[in-house]
Amino acid sequence: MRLVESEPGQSRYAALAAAMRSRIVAGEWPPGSAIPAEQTLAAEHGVALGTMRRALDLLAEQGLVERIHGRGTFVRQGLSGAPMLRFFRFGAAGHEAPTSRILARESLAAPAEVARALGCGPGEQALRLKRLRSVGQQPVLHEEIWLPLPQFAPLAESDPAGWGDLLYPLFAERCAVHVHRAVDTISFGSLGAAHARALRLPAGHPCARVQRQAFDLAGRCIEWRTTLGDANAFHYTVSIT
Amino acid sequence: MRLVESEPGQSRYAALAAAMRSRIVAGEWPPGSAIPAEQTLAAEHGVALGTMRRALDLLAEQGLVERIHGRGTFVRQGLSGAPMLRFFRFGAAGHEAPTSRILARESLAAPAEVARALGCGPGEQALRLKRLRSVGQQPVLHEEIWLPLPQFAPLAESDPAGWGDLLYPLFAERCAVHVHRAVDTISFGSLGAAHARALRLPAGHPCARVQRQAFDLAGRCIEWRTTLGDANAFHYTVSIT
DNA sequence: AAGATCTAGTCCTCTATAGGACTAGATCTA
DNA sequence: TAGATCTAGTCCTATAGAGGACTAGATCTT
Repeated sequence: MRLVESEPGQSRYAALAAAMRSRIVAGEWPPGSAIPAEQTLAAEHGVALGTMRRALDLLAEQGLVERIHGRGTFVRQGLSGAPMLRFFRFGAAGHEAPTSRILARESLAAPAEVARALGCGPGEQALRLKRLRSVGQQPVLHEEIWLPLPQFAPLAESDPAGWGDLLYPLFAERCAVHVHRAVDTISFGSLGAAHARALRLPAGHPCARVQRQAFDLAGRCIEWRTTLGDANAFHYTVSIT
Repeated sequence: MRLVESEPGQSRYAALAAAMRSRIVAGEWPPGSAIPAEQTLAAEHGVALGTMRRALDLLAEQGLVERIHGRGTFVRQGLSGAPMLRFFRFGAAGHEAPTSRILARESLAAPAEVARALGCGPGEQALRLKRLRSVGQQPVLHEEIWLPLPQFAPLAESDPAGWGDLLYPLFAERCAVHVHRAVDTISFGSLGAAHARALRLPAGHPCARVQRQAFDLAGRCIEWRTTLGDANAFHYTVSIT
């Protein structure tokens, strides 16, 4: 029997949820796998079934687990794509899948801004990727991606030609890093000469900039990315309630 | 006793929630007022307390009601502001409250695009407002606002000087319209001569455009608004999970 | 008059139990 | 072999009841 002590003012189900969260973050059940049945967990913690269900509902609401009727409760896989293209509309090329090409890859000491975003000490080694994403033959997005290095070492060596078009599944396979949450910040500016050339637009052309921090299950920032695209193709909808 | 019949495949609490939703939308309990106690509602519908609680939880999740421990369950007031300025950052003027000035007010036949957005027949009468929002002395946002006319008639007559800086509370007071949900679509362009002059920027200056549809409790669109502001001040963060 | 205490009304937590619904795989049947 | 049926395992729905926690206002005490 595994008793949880709840802090005063905290409900039992909240304490249970916190306990389950630590076990998941600690890796007791890897992403994609099923956790034990409600009945089992309830018995294990010595609480009523309804109380354990409440705790699991809370974790599901927070996106940590996914409940499937008749099958079980599963630790959520990382985000599949968190598609950048949802911010843009490129005319005819409608819903064609974008392709990716790695332009550059280097191991560098992280500049101050990057270190701050990644939450590591300034000057620590990091991997910098430059990447061009195209729809059909047309290059549409330019990305600069920073990854903390001890963790992403496997990507510093393997051949980028074999990486495919999506990064997050690659992170999961090669580096056992699961992207669980991301925060995108949108702003506008104009293209410098180099970026303009890559995107086949005139220098100084207005551009939309999406800066992303991505986090793993434990809440550590594991990616800092800046994406640039034609401002005229930018289009995003947000709902308020 | 007020029995609900649930369609096959629908749970009882979902049917109850739907029933309560219609009663709220029909105006049985106006926004801001309390609905009867859980016990009362459960007895009235002949279900167990837990089942009624589940239904109300669902409505709370959907933002239709708000539950306050020890006080009651309340029909949600409309959105207070849905502040446009959350999309922008105007330097020094930090968190100063913006002021509003109505530049123009006319009753017109709604053009096709506006009629489509408002969900009314094309050519129906609508009220068009032009409005300038300033932070300190600096004009920062230009807005064009369309409102469907039979409903907003009170605003066609009263003196705009007495309207104050926030529209939605005004809608509630004068027209009994409660804004419950809004959808904003962001895009990017450049300023025409007139708009540039109003914002004291050079013509052709890059601008961010936020187009909003606002909806009342019943889901009817009751506002179509286009807001323009300096693209360089645009800044917005979105979280993905 | 000011403060403490009580009280009624409300939503919230937890328990215990019974049965339904869905899934996936094994087994049976034609 | 192909299809229907059974079965074990899982999450979901619904009930009934007891007590806790919070709020607001009335009452009592000093």
